[in-house]
Amino acid sequence: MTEPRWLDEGEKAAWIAFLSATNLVNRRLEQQLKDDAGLSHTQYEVLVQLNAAADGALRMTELADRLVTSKSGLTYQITQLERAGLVSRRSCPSDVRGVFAEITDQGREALRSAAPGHVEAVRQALIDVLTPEQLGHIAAGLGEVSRRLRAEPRCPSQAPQGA
Amino acid sequence: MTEPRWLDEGEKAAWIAFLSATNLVNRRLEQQLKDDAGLSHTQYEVLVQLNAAADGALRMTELADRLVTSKSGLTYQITQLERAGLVSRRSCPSDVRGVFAEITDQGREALRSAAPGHVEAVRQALIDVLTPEQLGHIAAGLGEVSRRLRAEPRCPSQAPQGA
DNA sequence: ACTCCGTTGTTAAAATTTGAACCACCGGCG
DNA sequence: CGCCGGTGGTTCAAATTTTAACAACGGAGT
Repeated sequence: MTEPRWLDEGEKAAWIAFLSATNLVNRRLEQQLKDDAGLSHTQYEVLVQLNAAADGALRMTELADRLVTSKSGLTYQITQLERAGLVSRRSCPSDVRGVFAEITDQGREALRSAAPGHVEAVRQALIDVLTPEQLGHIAAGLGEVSRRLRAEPRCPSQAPQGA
Repeated sequence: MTEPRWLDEGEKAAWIAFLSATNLVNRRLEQQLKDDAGLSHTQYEVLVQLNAAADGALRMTELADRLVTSKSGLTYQITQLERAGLVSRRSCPSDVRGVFAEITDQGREALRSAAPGHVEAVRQALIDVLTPEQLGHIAAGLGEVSRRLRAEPRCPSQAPQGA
């Protein structure tokens, strides 16, 4: 066990900025959505995904993957949204176990109504703070980060042994 | 009420990458710390902050601000850490209401023992995925985002009227 | 058709977070 | 001194997330 590779100054700065910014942005958006639309950020994202989906519906597992949330967590949130009339459950014809979450007209309406305020908040918190170049760098960098983490569920060291 | 300024393709890509990456990274680190050190990410950060502080101690409110967490949330976590013997509470001499959270020797030891695995995970999830240039761009961009959000608790539109 | 393993979604219980309500106290002012 | 608005932490209940079972099912191999 050799000495770990600690972060140098630049790396530490990036890490701290990342931690701090993500927490602050999340907190801000959560607040804005709750105050202005009565939705949690998770719930909002559910509506976004369903609204964009082909039939306004997605399988539970697929949806959970997209939202980066646990299946049980999704079950809970879908139940809440269903109770609010924004989403409904439908069983899958080809697989008895399967369940589709489907956005309702009321759900689409809620989304339409919440979207402008949300987008504005996203701009204020993140987008409009950065230059287009910075935005591009972040999209590229964090896009790569996402891609890798999605590909590799958990591996101690998958790096190909050099040479 | 004019038509909201929706996100263009590039902005949307950046936003999605941001959302996705932050969720995935957080999830990964949470898991790693829990598995390898029995700490939540929040608890780990508490130890980091206290360890770095002058006397190994910080006021509750100061700590809550640094961690971007609520005061009641911190009260809970400090209680947990205290129960585990990693932190202790000490009252403030100059202000009867005040409470210091102070890291114990055992806490420092726990941190020392958890740090290498954590740093390695941070590298795998974020740092080593990016080039030094990308890291620099992210540090600059997200640093600015943090700075602004910390400065402006909540303002509909604080932008100075042009001219 | 039957067995076995992996999947799908839900459930239950525990852990954590949130938000409001609270108490006690600080500090400035009359 | 005594009052007042604001601060620092905690407490409580409600909401949400996590984790580990669970029950039922799909699908491939035999």
